[in-house]
Amino acid sequence: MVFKRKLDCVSVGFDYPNIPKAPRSCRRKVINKRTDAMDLLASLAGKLLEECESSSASSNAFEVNNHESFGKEIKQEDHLKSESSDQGNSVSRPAYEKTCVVNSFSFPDDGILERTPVSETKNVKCEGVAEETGDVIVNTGFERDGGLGADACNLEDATALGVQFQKSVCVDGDLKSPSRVNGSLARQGNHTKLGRDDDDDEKLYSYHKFSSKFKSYRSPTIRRIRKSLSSKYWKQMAKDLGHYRADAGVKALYRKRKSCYGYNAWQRETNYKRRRSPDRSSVVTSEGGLSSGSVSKLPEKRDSVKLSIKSFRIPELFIEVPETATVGSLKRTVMEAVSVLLSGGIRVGVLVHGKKIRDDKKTLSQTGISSEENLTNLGFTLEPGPSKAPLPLCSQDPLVPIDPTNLSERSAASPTLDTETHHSDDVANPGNIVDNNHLELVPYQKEITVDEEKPSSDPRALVPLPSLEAEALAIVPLNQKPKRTELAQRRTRRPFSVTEVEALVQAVEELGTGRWRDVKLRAFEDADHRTYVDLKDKWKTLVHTASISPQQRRGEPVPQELLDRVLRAYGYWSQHQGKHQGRGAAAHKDLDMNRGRALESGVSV
DNA sequence: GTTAGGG
DNA sequence: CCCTAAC
Repeated sequence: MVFKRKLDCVSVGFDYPNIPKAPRSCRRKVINKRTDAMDLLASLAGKLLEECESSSASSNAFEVNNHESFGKEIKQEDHLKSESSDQGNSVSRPAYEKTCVVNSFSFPDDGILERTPVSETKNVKCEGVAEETGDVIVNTGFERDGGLGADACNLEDATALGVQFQKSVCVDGDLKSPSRVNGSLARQGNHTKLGRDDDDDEKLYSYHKFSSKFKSYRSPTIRRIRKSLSSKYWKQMAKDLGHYRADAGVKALYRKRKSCYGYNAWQRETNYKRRRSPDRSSVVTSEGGLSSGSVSKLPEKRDSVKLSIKSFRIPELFIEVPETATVGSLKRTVMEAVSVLLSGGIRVGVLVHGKKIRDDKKTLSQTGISSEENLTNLGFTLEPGPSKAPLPLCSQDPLVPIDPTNLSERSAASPTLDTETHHSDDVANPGNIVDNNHLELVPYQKEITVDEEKPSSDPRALVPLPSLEAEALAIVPLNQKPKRTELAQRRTRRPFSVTEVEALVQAVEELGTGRWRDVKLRAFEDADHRTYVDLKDKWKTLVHTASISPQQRRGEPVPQELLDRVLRAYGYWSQHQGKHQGRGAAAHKDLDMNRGRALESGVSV
C-alpha cells in the first residue's frame, strides 16, 4: 500500500500538490519584450529625422497622431474544417474557424492633429504632391497588394513590404504638452494593448526605476511610455536603426521571448512607445502606425529636412480565429499578426525618384534628398528581413535571417508574405548589409538638447540616450551568447474555447492528468495548434480558474459546470495517480467523481 | 519524445 | 505560451 501525499486542497477546495521540484537552472532574465511593430515604425521616423534634421533643432517635437480606431478591411473566408471527430468519445471540437485576411488598416483623421499643421494641411497619397503653405508633402505610397498601387518610387524594390506611413508620426515644431501627448496616446489603449489588465505596467515601470518626477504623470499612457523607455527597447531600436556598433555584436533582431512580468505576462503586450531618437529628435508615437502614408516636409528651417511619415499600409495578413472568438481577441490577434510581421525584422529603404539609396553614409544633401524636387519624390520602404545590423559576435550562433514564411508556421495569424520577395535586398546585394552596418560605428550623439528644457518633465523621462544605452548594454551583456537566435516567434495566443475546454475536461476525466499525449490524441488530434503541452497548461489554468472566485476569472467565462468537472477530475486523479492509467476510458465511465472528491482528504488509498 | 513545473 | 529538467 502506498501512502499518498495528502492533498492540501481540503480546505480551499484543492490546490496543486506540493511536490518538491528539482531546482531549475537559473535562467537569465532579460527584460525584453517582443519588439513591437510600432516601435519600428516609430524608430523609422526617428531615424529619418535624425538624419535630416540640423543641429539647431531645439524646439522639435513629434506629435502623436491619434487614431481612435482603425478600420480594417477584412476579407473573410470561411474555412470549413470538416471535423473528423471520431475518437469514439464524441468529443466535440470547434466546428470551423474563420480565416480573415487583413488587407489594410486605415487611421481616420480624428482631428488630433490640430496642432500639427504639417499633417493637417494635407494628406496626399501618392507622389507628385502639391505644395501648399510651404509644406512639402512627400508621398510614400508603397504598396504591394493593390490599393493605392505601386508608384514610381516603389518600382525598383518590388520587395517592399508595402507598408505605408500615414500619420503615425508627425514632426512639429511645436512642443507638445505632456497632457496632450498623454491624451492622444491614452486613447490608443484599447486598440493596441494586447493584454487585459494594466497592472503590469506598473511592475515594469518600477523595474526600471524611473525618476519620481516622471511619476507625476500617472496616466496609463505615461506608464506605457515609461515602459517603452526601458533599455531593452532602446537597445532594440538602436539596433533597428543600425546604430549599434559592429563590435557590440548585438543582433538586430534580438528579442527575448520570455517576459517576466508575472504569470501570463505574455498576454500583456503593451505597444506604446515613446522614443527619443538617438540624435536630437524626440519621437512620440501612437501605436496606430499602420495605414497608408506620406511624408511631409516642414518649411521652417532651411538646411534641415523635416518629414512626417503619415501612415503605413501593411501587406496582407492571414488570420485565423475560431468563430467563437471575441472581437477583442480578434483585435489582439490582428495586433499580434502585425507585430509579428513588423517585428520579425524590417529594414528601411530610402527611395529618391524611385531609386533606392543604399549608401547610408551619404548626407541628404549629397543624395539630393533635401532639394524640394526630390523631396517630392522621396519615398521609404519597409522591407521584410532583419534590419541592417551588425553580425553577432558569436560566430557559432549565426544570424539567421528572419524568414517571414517561417512565422506562419507557428502562427496562423502570421502575415502571409510573398516568399519571393524576401531578402531581396540582401540577396541581391550581399554586401549591402555589411556596408551599411559597419559604417555607422559612431556612437550615438550625446547631445540631448532638445527636450531637456521641457519644464515639468524629468530629463530622464526623456531618456537621455547615453545612459539608457549604457544601461541596456549592462543589462544584457553583449557577449552573452544570444542563445538560440531569438528568431523564433512566440505563437500567437489562442484562447481555448468553451468547446475545447469541454473536450479537454472530458478527456482528462477519462485519462487522468498524467497522460497529456493521450489526451491530445484523443480530443485534440486534429487541432494542430494544440500540443499536449498546451493541453497540460490549459488544464493547469483550468484548475486554477476553478479554484478562484468567479470575479477573479478573466477571459471568456468557462461554464461553472465545466469547472466543477475540472475540480472533480482533479480531485479524483490526484488520489488515483497513475493507478488507473493503464485502464481504458471505459473503466471510468461511471467514475464517481463526487465520491472521489469526498475522499480527497484521505491520506491513503 | 513525454511529463511536470516554474516562469 | 515558453523553457527546462528529468525521464
